[in-house]
Amino acid sequence: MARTAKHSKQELRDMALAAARAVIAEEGSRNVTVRAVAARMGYSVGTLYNIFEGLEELIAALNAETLDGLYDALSQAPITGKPEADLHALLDRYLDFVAANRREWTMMFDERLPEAKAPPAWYLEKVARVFTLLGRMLQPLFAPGEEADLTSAVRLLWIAMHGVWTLDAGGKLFIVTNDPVEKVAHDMVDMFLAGLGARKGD
Amino acid sequence: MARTAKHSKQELRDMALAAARAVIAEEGSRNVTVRAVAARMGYSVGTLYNIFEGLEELIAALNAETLDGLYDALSQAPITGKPEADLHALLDRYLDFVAANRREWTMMFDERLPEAKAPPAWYLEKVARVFTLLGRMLQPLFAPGEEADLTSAVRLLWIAMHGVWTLDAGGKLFIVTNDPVEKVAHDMVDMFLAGLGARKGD
DNA sequence: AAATTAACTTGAACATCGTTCAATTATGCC
DNA sequence: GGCATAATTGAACGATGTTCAAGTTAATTT
Repeated sequence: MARTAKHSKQELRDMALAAARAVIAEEGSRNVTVRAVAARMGYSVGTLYNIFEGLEELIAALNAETLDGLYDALSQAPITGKPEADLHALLDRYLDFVAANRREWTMMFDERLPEAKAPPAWYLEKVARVFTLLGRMLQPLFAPGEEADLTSAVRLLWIAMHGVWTLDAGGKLFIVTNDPVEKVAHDMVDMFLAGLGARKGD
Repeated sequence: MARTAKHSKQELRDMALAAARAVIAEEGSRNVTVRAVAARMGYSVGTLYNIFEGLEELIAALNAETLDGLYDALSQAPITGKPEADLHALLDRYLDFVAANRREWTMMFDERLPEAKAPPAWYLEKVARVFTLLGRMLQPLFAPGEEADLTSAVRLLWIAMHGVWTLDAGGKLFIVTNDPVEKVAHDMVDMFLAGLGARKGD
């Protein structure tokens, strides 16, 4: 009952996101414009608006893909049961990912959502997945029945690491310290583990 | 030998920044445009370019003022010599300032400096001032000769708090936790102090 | 096979943005 | 009064996100 498109909607979506990533790689994230993406995928601007509500949604879809990639990278980290070693291994994968996808990663955090607009449920779920990974690593430090303390610790650690990541990705870590981001991240984890150990001793 | 301006360059600068703040308050930071600021200060766009190199420099000047305001707020925190109480008091002032200047504060961290361009020296100095405040509060926890550990601890704590602040200001803290930002910040400090205590016990 | 229908695609047009700069205005000086 | 000079203007330019009437193409219907 209709014309068969040269590409399905899913194909167009993938082409658009791939085109956007190409623009990011070759021209920087500032040049991710509707026209640039459209031109690179061989379509017109109008077609992009047929797939996405607008540029913001395209970038949101890009960020979702990036978040998935992060999770995939993290989920390959081994869990030996030794929190310190496991966390350090996880961190290294995180930092490798950020280093390899710096511009994409930075974009994830400057999506300026229209002031007090809740992110969609699927986004929260993607974030929760990452928390679950952290939780599994910290598990050995907590006795059964201390689940509340565990989740609280996971959140605090994640927030602290968020400080490291945002400063690094924004190119502003060197304002604070001259240490490489790997050392800062490891120091942060160590400080945290020391704090956790001290609290359990109370 | 020249025309006397209706307003001195310094006055124009102040008027522009005040106009920008008015725009932020009434129309949001997205609407801080050259035309909006110029109209609000009763001048044309050309005049703005006579004062600032461009919009980016205007926003940078705005951010500098915000950073000064932050320092002023923080420097009023009392130093009693008890790190825990002092840090909590400092945090409360920090959080009050961020709450009262949410949009301005957020703007400080999304100035997308053209990829690996160093900020000016005066900016680094303003940041260093804040570190000095933190350092004075943590001082009692360190023996003479441990200055390196002190500055390292200050940096780590500041980075961790940066995670709290950015998530909160970006309206994304609730993705991580339902706790109010004050509780998160205090928990973070407590975790840090516990970690410091444990390390000194080594 | 022709006509119809509907999805797909286009790109000109619009409002707005940052930025530039020739022209205008208004003052101090001789 | 006339001149030089600084301050100020606002039209103009290129680029942006977005809209939408018009055109195109294939499946369906007659």
